[in-house]
Amino acid sequence: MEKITKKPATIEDVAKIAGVSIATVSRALHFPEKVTQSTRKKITSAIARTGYRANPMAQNLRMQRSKMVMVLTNSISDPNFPGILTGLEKIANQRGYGLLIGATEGKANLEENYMRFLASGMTDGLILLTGSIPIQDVEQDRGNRLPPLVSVSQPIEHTDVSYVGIDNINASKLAVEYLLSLGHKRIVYISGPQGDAVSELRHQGYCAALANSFDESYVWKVNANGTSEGGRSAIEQLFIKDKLPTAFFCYNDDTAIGAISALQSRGFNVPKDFSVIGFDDIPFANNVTPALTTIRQPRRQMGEIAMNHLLDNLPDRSIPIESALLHGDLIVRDSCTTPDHSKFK
Amino acid sequence: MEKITKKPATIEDVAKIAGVSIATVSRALHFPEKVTQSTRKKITSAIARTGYRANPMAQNLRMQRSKMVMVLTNSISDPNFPGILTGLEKIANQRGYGLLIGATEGKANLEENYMRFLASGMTDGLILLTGSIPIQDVEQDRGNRLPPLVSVSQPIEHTDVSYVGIDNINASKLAVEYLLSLGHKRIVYISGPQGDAVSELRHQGYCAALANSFDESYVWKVNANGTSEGGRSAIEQLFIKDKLPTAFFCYNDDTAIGAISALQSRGFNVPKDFSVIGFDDIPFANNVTPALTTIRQPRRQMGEIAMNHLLDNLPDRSIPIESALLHGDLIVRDSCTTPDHSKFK
DNA sequence: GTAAAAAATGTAAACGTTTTTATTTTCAAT
DNA sequence: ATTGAAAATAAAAACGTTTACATTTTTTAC
Repeated sequence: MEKITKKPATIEDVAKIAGVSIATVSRALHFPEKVTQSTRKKITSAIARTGYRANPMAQNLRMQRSKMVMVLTNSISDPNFPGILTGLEKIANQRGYGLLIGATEGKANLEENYMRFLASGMTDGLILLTGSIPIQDVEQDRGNRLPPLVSVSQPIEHTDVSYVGIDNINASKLAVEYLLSLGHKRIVYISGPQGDAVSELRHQGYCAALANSFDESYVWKVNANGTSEGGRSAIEQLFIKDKLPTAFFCYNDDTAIGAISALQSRGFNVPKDFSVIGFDDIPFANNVTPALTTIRQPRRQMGEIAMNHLLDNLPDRSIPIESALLHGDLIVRDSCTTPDHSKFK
Repeated sequence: MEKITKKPATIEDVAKIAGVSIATVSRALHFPEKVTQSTRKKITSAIARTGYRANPMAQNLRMQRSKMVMVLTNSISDPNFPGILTGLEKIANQRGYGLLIGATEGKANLEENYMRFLASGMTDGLILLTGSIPIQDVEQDRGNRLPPLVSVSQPIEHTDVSYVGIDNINASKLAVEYLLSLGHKRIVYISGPQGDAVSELRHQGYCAALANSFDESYVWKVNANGTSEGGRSAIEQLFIKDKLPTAFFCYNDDTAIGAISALQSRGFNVPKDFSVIGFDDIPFANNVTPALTTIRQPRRQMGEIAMNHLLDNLPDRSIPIESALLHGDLIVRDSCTTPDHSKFK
């Protein structure tokens, strides 16, 4: 009631009320042990009286940092994004950092826009979900470079950057071995987009699992693009062939769901007629009919590890290259079962 | 190659090279017309030579702003969140603002954490997706209040805040009228969480549509909680009754998908035996079997409108109260059809 | 009680801008 | 040429901190 729309109190106001210098106030805040108990008391009460809060912009300018981390993704709507972001956010918040999110949508002009942000020192660090380092503006090379960064989920070409993700090869092997253990021999891999590094790894895992199997002749990859539509049309392509598989290992859950939908509209039953296994364990995998058997990515955990790694090393402004390869768990639901060999010979 | 890890150039470096004062450099940048062509040329070339970028922290301190907007949500994993965030992000980026995201997870301590951020002036504005204004720290009331804010998606109790969302009543009416037009008479509303304002509005729309209908005796609401699990158990509750409905209008798509799943596991066919309509048109609605008929929320657009409204009015530090009620479109897919009156009498 | 050492506090310089105010330059009109 | 106004530039203050350095106060040891 006293004064309306009073300006926020500054450290100087506090100092004046407490009868000390601003340096002492600052010290009392940052190194309480360096200040006499009695003055400390005066200061805390002055702070309480004024409702003082340090102005972060002034702190940032003085300390040459921003307490801000940028998270760059291709698309906010990627089904894996919310989970990872949740983990990132939790740690950042805990440690007093803000999260600046950016979506490139694969567009170069947007990417460049974010580059400007980054180069301008508006962010202390960078979490990359795009799988590639943003274009380095050529005439920018003088001095202001990218902040320390950690890549998550999407492995990155550059070898000199820390990476947190899942062990795609072994996780895929796990999936395919599960199908083999159910008795499947003819297993098709429905891929992700051409050239996608993750899809390539998952294909490697698929091949590795099959290499241990009896008959190699059924290693068979059909190309899709990582969407449910892609999964659907992959099935259509396949049904031109005469010798059908009994199971499908899909690049991701979206693809798997599309594949299941296509099989169903052809009158087949999943898993009775065909087994389908996905990858990711997106939130909807459990709500689809049949509930999707898949490999779970620990998205939250990935986010947490990545953010901790980044923040741990921010003070040095250089991230020790250190990759965390988490393992994916097989989540058994209802979309896979033993093949019915009698049906298709 | 000249100097390794040179410090970023400051405005002073530029001024020195151009042979002018820093004030002139600043002016050349912000009001080019106030500066002679010849000096302007010297300055631009000096900027090019040094690779100068204005230091945003210094600007922020001087201009008493942060160019940062906080987005507060209950959960990042809410299926509506990514769409809205995409719209928010697009506009913010266009207009040179950063997005600071925060998730309260309904926890008071987290909320308070974000409050500190907000009160400290670290953000110029606030986008609220939580449906309630964060707790006002009592002893904080002196001066540093919440920044200008706009509420999105979740209507807010306080009447004095701008709101951008869908017209839930009319959109629900649209959904129920569609069911009526197919010939359904017995339509159940499966609600969201108790006390949820949006669920209440959707219920009102449901009642309004039915009020125009012949027979009011079938207005029937069964409580759930907005999750697919809730939808499932709502169906279980219902089947205790003897007089079954022919159609379900669900609080949201999650609920609808749960309901469909429960009906299917009881051996029923959707839509042959029961029609189910959802709300939201979440990304998965189209990938479910049967593809879900639902009401589409223009999430992206909501985000864009909200952010534009906020940013338009940031300079004045006060948002004119102005609500945008968008309308939801009926998306007809495969989960509704004419009722088979012969089956259940 | 005093000198030296240690602890506590104060002073002032940065951090990199924008902007108000003061000064210089330009230019038209006499 | 000289004046006065207008235009362009410069000087300096301010934004709110942290921290190196200088100073004062307290403590310790004799």
